[in-house]
Amino acid sequence: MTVDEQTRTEGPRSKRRMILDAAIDNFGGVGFEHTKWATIADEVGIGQTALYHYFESKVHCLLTIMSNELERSLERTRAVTAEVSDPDEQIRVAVAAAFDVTPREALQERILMSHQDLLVGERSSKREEAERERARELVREIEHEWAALLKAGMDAEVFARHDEVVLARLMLGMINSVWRWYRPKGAHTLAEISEQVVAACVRLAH
Amino acid sequence: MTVDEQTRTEGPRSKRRMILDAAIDNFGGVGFEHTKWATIADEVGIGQTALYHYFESKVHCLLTIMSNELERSLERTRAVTAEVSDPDEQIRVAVAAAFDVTPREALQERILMSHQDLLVGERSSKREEAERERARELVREIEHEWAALLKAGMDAEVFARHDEVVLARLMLGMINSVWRWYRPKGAHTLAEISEQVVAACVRLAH
DNA sequence: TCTAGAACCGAATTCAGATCAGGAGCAACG
DNA sequence: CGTTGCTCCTGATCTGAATTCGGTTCTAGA
Repeated sequence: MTVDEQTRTEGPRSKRRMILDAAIDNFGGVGFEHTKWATIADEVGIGQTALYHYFESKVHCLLTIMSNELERSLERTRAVTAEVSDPDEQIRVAVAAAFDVTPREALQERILMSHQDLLVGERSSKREEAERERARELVREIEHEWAALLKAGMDAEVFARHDEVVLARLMLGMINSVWRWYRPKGAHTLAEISEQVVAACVRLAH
Repeated sequence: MTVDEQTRTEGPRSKRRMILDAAIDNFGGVGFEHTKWATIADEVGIGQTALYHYFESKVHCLLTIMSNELERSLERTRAVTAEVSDPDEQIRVAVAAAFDVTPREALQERILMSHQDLLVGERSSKREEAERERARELVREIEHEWAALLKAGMDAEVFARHDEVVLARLMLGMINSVWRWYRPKGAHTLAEISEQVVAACVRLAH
């Protein structure tokens, strides 16, 4: 659906993808407010005004990056959990998948983490608001997906009884909090972190 | 030290506290970028320029709110954990204390959550940078405090062996993630949430 | 070839945050 | 008492980055 939509709305000369990539690198690297919109234009090799052909505003671009990543992450979770049926194993593969990302996807996760507050308040412009609602809906679906995994495990009496909605949020909160401090050059590799978070989530579920 | 410093540097006519309170309500309510610096001035009843007598910039005010809350939170954690010695009980009271906050402190926690990315990059101006470093140092101390609690529990063979530093971060990530979705009028009260997070943290430690 | 729409641009505008150049009130001190 | 030195405050002005305006160029398809 997404690929179709992108292919459909993007002409062959489109620099949309280049803009998004440059924006991800900049927003994720030096931060959103610290990134000048003009810099993105320079990096892509177009005038600043041309950016408005693709995005309604700097924030609209950010929201697009965020909902794209949410969508990717949701799809991936669904894909890997569908492959296994044991509740414990489902949690394991879901968490592992959350950390099995490219460097750029890691940046997108960090951006997502740093700007979730944007998803709270209404946006005045049409396209921004549409993108915001898409993102919110995806967040809801992700929470629902995880809650369902937990619920299934509880019903199968593999997991202990808990409020699955709150537990899902806590688990996701823990998983995502990693993007706040993880750095590619840091003391811990993603693989190491992943392993520990997988174990932690399994403990949480029981 | 802080109280002394504030009392020392604040004259009787000072509107510093009023500004901070107005800023917390606005930043926490409608968001930092959505809040006009001029609005704060209006609410306090002074001209926009007068704000610069107290804070070097809007961001400096935000950083001050953040490090204030970090400091309060750290002190509180230290105070309540010092009262008990059983590792399980220490985790329990520490988590409970994290959710035992006034409505305004809850807003400060939300602000803290939404702008931790500010603590990453260097700030150009002196006072901003000083405040940023104070905040970073407090974050480090908080992580260290929790890691120490976990380590003590592991050494006492109450908790299972894990990397206490990573586990502390994950636990704090989970606890703090609540401020992202908790709302006073929401489906869950803070007391209910607290109870569930306490239980979750105990499970994590074992 | 003609044309709709995608892609683009330089100049001008906007607006919130920040600066400038002071002024008023108050306490302390000689 | 006057003056010195703070804290606290202000109106006018500036700045810089996002955005708008009013177009032009390019290209796929009829």
